[in-house]
Amino acid sequence: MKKDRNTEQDIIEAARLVFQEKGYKEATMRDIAARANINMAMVHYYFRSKENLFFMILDEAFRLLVEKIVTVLTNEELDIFEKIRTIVREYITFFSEKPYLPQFLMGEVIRNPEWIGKRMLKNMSFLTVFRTFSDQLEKEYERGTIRQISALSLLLNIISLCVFPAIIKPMAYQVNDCDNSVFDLVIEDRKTEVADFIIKAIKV
Amino acid sequence: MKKDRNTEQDIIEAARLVFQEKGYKEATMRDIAARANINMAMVHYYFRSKENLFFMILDEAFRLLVEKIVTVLTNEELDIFEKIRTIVREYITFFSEKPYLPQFLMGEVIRNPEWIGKRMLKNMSFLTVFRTFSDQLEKEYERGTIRQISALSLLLNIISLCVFPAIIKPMAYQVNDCDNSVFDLVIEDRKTEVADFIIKAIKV
DNA sequence: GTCTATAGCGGGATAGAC
DNA sequence: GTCTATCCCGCTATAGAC
Repeated sequence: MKKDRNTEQDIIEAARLVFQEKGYKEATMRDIAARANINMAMVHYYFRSKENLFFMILDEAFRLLVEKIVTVLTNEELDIFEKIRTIVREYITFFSEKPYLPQFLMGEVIRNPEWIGKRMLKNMSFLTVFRTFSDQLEKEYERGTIRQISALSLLLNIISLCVFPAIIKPMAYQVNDCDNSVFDLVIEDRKTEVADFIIKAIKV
Repeated sequence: MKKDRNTEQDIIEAARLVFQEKGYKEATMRDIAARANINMAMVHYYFRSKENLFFMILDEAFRLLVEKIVTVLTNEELDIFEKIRTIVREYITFFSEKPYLPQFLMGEVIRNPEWIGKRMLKNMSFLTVFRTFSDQLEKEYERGTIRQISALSLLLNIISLCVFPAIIKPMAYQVNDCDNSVFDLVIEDRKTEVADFIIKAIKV
């Protein structure tokens, strides 16, 4: 019975909650310590600074998000349309299950766009993944199944349609302050509807 | 030669710059005062608190943003397709001209979604505007020109496709850290391309 | 209206006992 | 490893002279 709990893990979980809820600047070490049922000095003992702890949480969240789309985009067994359907379904489901995540990542990264370059795109080879997608799109165009569209623009469209509604969900709740179920139902439908929307837009 | 400059206006302009660049929490009254070539006490003399000054800037930005779409959506001379083209063109152009604005608004409002309800949707009658759009969509469907789609979902799509790319623009710059012109060109094309994309997706 | 000076607080970080 | 106590800084806000 040496340990019925792991302090380090407790801190990480508390930090995740606090940072995701309040963002870097609004979160405090006192707050994190309290939520881990521990004192502030311990947090500094395990992680030297607030920044260290924060980037641990941020990197984790970012990796979780990017891995999903990279896995799908590099899967050679899927054609363009299956890729679109899979990405849309998985992301919208993902954001419904982890509603804090898109707000958290966006909120932080909006004010520090350099983080994307400086910390998070290291060994992620995004350009290779993009090239694969771009080539596949080109082939599909030559086969005459889709109309011409820039790969970057299409990717922007896909991501926009999945991510943006998830980000503004808490604000949408404020508009009809009673009937949130309407918005939730729309989001549920979008898991397949958005893919149909995109595919209809790019097919010849 | 009583006054060759208006202190109050100087403060507002400085506040706009500082708040839009750093966000509420990271911005400081010292910073704002310095940028207005004035001392901190004066800022408190004209606007009682940091919060007051901030909401002046935030409300202004929000109004600027919402007025645009409301004007178009309630214009009875435009059919659905013209409305979509107009909104897309105007917003993407608008964000190109004021690149700070979408990041600023999103960044603040992500962490305080209640502001939308508590402060910014007052006397904006968003529900009426939405109803108008929804009715028009219904009529178009009955005429057989478009396929069936929820008005909320379509509006989400339009806004997502305009706003999200503008928000992530600074991050996109980080990905190819040299060649920003590629992204800018894509955005330029999107002023018409996004509307085509949407219209193709909803037409029967 | 405009300034300087400072009150008062809340934050991150650390020293040092146990 | 864990705690309490404290340092020190930067922030908002205000008091009070001019």
